[in-house]
Amino acid sequence: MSNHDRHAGIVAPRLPRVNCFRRRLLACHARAGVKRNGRIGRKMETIVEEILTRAVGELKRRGELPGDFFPDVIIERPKREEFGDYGCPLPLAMAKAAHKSPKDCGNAILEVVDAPSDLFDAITFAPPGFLNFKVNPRAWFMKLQDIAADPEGFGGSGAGRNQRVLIEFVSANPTGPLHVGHARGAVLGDALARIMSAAGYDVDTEYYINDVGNQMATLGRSLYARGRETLGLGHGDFPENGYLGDYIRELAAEFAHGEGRESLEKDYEDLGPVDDNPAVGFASSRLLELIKDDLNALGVGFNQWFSERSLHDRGLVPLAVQSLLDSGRAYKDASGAVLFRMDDDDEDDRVIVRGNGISTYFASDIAYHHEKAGRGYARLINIWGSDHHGYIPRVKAAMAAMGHDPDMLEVLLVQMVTLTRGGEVVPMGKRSGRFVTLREVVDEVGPDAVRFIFLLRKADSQMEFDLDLAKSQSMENPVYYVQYGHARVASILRKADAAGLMPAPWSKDLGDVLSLPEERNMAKQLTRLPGVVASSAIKREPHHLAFYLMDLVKGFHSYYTRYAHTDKVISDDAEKTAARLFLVSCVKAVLARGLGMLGVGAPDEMHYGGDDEQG
RNA sequence: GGGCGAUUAGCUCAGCUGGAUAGAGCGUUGGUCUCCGGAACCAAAGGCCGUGGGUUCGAAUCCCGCAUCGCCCA
Repeated sequence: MSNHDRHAGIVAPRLPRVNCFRRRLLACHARAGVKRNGRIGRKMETIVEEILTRAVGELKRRGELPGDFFPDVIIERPKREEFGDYGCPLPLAMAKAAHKSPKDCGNAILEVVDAPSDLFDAITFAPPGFLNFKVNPRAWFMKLQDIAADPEGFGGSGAGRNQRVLIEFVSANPTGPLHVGHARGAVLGDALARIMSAAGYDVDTEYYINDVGNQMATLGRSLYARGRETLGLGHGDFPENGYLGDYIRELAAEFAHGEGRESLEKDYEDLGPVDDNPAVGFASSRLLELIKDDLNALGVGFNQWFSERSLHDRGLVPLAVQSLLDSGRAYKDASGAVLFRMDDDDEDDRVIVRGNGISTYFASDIAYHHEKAGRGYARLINIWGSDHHGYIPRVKAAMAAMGHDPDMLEVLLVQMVTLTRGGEVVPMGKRSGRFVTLREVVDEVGPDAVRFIFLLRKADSQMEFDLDLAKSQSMENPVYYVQYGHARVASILRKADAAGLMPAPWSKDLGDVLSLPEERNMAKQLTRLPGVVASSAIKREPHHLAFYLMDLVKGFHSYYTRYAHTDKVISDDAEKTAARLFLVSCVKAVLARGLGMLGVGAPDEMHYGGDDEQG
């Protein structure tokens, strides 16, 4: 399976026919300068902002406000429903400048404010100093036209302005299987790629393979030693820091009974240099395959795999070192080692080439980041485990030294996952060989659940992952709640279809037919998707999307149950039935879109059963 | 010793470019099924937002100290 497939549903429709609405929307954003504030895609907010900005201008013209007063017009969604749909603490912000109480400020704005009455039902002042906007419910239904026009592309936006971005993640050394910690980074990177693609970034994903150096040598020796044990050729060859896991034994057995037999009968020293050593080559390529399989099981793919060795083969590492020496950013010390000069007093200079002439991983990283920057990306996003955070200043300094803007490199840190089983912490350690693999977790819990659990949390926060809880109480797993909503709508649509009923096409009068508060609320929620996606992309925080989906589906479940006896979607009222079928099909489309951006499946049917049916 | 991050309901976590009565899920308690899929819904209980100061009209949010935990570096 090609690694390009993953983006197929996202990248392909990246340039859909731009409809009139979107063009206006973009123009609107450009005018309001919302790119700066990260509010792209939220048209209503923009309108409110403009209305208030105009009102401030009018007050200045009348001399009620000083001309040099430029407040931040912050539009927020009030926590309490009765306050309306949008709120702004502008009166609080301008009270001082106007030498008036917030209440008088609010009233002054209300006097001059000019808002289209087809969009807003009411604008009111509320203490201590808020202006609240109540949107005409019909306006939400108007906006559902976007979903109807492009159900599979809805949620996208131009927020990313086609900026080329490279997201590099996982990049685990091919010295063993991936563990749960890698899973978190993998899920984050993959979801971020999907979300940013939808939000109008031009995204590539890349896995950097550390296939050079000491770790490779140790890996080869470990395999060699285990292989000889398998063949009864000898013991005691196992390297001091060798890889202890059972996977090495399994690989070694395979090697010993296959292509490796002859090699194992030789002395290790006769197998050749690390770069050309059959034991190293076998182990690393098999482990890389294993890693790809595991990622695949989690639904994670990359469209680029970048080998560290290829940097060396192309001579890019010595080239980078020389360039740093030439520019004076690196120097040779007495032992002949080359050190990278850190300007920061708190940071020691770092060795990039040892006295024996062998370059360090840092040298490779310098060359690698230089190479990446040279590929024309506007942003390089790296996802690292938080234990590497101390590495950030070094790499940024190296970027700057190589002539790049260090700010083009964004490092997202993923906190460690503490794995527990029945409340007990599972000890982890790669070298010790005792760790729970990514594969194990995926097999136990399922890829959708693993992904959603990770994506419900901000990446940079420590989290606990209880395996027993995740699998044995999978009924309580939030992912099923969202998926169930999708399946539920699918079921309604199936039933309707069997009865020959079709969803209504979009029309501007839907808001007149659908007047239940839950229906209006759903329509409102549905229109939020593009804004949520854009803001998740800009903040690089997919969890906002996961929370949004939980919110949306909750509204649907609530609606469904509340009216199960009185106002069902499918009823004798043909007009309402058609309109409601349209509305729930929009719910389905948005759920599918949102889940798709998280890399989580949106099934039309749920598979009942599992662990919970026993007994 | 230096640095980074964290500390919010019983548990797991949102909220943090300062704003209205601090939210969700799970768990707990009590309700709702002749239902388009009950993996659902409704309601209730549950908080000194670690702690002490500061900034101001206003602080979970910003600043400083302290405590505890995790990680990195020496």
